[in-house]
Amino acid sequence: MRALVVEDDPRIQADVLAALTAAGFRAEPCDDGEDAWFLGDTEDYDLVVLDLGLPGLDGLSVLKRWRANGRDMPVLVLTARGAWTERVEGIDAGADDYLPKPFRMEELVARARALVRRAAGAASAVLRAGSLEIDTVRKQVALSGQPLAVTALEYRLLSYLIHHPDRPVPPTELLDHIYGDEDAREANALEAMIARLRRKLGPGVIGTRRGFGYFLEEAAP
Amino acid sequence: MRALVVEDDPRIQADVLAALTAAGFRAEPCDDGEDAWFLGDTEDYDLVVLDLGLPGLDGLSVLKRWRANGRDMPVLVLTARGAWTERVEGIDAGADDYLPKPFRMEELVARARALVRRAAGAASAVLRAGSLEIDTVRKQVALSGQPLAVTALEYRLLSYLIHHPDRPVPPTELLDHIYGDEDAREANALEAMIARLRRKLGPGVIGTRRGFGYFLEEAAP
DNA sequence: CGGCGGCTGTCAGCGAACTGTCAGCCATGA
DNA sequence: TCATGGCTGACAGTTCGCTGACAGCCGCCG
Repeated sequence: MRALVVEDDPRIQADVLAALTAAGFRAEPCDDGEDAWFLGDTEDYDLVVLDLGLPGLDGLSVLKRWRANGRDMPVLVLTARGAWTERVEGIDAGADDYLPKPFRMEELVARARALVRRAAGAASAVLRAGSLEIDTVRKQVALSGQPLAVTALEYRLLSYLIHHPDRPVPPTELLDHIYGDEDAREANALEAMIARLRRKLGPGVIGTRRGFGYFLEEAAP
Repeated sequence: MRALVVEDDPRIQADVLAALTAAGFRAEPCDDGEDAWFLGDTEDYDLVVLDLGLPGLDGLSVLKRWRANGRDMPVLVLTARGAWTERVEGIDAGADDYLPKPFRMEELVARARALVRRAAGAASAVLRAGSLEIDTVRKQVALSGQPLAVTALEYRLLSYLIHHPDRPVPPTELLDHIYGDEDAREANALEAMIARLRRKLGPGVIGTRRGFGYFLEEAAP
C-alpha cells in the first residue's frame, strides 16, 4: 500500500507519516502543491492524504486537476477546523473523505484503511444508474446490457455524473472536472457533448434541471 | 481442489473465498503471516492466494520460506496497484503469477484455474490472449502455436499487456513500465513499437481504443 | 579496426476521429 | 408574449494515433 502525504506543516506531516507507516503503508511526504500535482499525476498511489492550505498550488486545484486527468485514487482531504465551505468544495472537487483538523491519528488511519478497502472493493463493481452501466475497470459503457462506444471525454462526463447521483451537477462543475482549470472551454462545448451523448444513449438517460444542471435518470424504462 | 487464501482485509478475503468456492475450490481463510507460513508448510494446497501486506510476517517472507523448504504449490500473489517493485520481488521470490489490486473476481478465478491447470500439467508458465501465447519462463512468444521472434522491449510490452487483460492500458502506463521512470521516451516511441509489433503479429492481436489505450484482443481467429 | 546488421528512437507526414464553435431553433418560465 | 437558457445540426480546427524513412547505437564477425 503506497500513500502520498501532502502537508506543509512539518510537524503534522511527520506525525501522519509515522502513523501511516505504522499501519503498514509505504508513505511518501510532499510539502508543495506543484510537486504534489506532478507526483499524483505520474505515480500510482493507493491513497493520498491532502492538506488544502499549500504553498505553490492550492490543494483544491491539485485535486481538481488530478480528477480532470482521470486519476481516481482515493483522496482523504484534511481541512482546517470549522472550514465548512472548504469541506463542501473538497467533496465537490472529488475528495473521497475529509477530516477536520485537529484529528487523532487513529481516526486518520481508520479512515485511510476504509478508503483503501472501499477502493479495492469498488473495483469490481460496475456502477449503475437506471439502465446505464459503467465498468470503471474496462472503461466501458453499456446501456441495458448492450455495450456502447463512447469517447474518452464522454466517458469522463458520464463517470462524473454517475459518481454524483441524486443531485443535478452544474455545468461549471462539469467543465471544471472534464477539463482542468487550465484550458477552460465555453459552456456550449459541454452542451454539444451532452447532445452527442444523448444521441447515442437515447432519451431518458441524461436529464436536465433548468438552472441547476445535469443528472442521470434513475428510472428503469 | 484445496486453496488457501491469505489476506488480512476481511472484506477482500470474504470476496475471494466466495469466488473460489463458487468456482469449485475448497477455500480456507488465513489473515496472518505466521499462520500462513505454518499452514502452507504443513498442509497440502493446490493453490495459495497470497496478499503481500500482512500482519505478523510479511507475505514475501512467507513465500520465500515456503520455497526454501521445497514447497512448490502454485502461488498467486496480490499486489497493490502500481507497486511495480513489489511485483518484481514477488516473481523473484517464487510467485507463479501476480494480480494487481484492484482486480475483478472473475479475473482472479481465471488465473487461479490457469495456475492449477498448469501445475497439474507441469507445463511451463504460458499466458494466453486470443491466439497469442507468452511463455513467461522461457521468455518466448508464439502466435497460434507458431514461435515468433520478438525483441526484449517488445516482449516487455506484450507481457505487460497480457498481464492486464480486459482493460485498455494507457500509453503513459506502458511507457512507465517499459522504460523506467528515469529515462522517459516520447509517446511516439511506443507507437512505433506497436506498429512494428503489429507488422509481426498481423491484425487482430493488438487493439487500440482512442483516448483509452492499448489491449490484446481476446477473440480467437 | 572497420564493416555489417539488428534494434530502436526520432522525425515528418497523413488520415481519421474527435470536439469546439457558430448560428439558429426550441422550450420554459415570468 | 418575450426573454433567457438550453439544444442541435453543420462545419472546421485540432488532436491522436499510424506509418515509412532515417540515423544513432551496439554487438558481432571478418
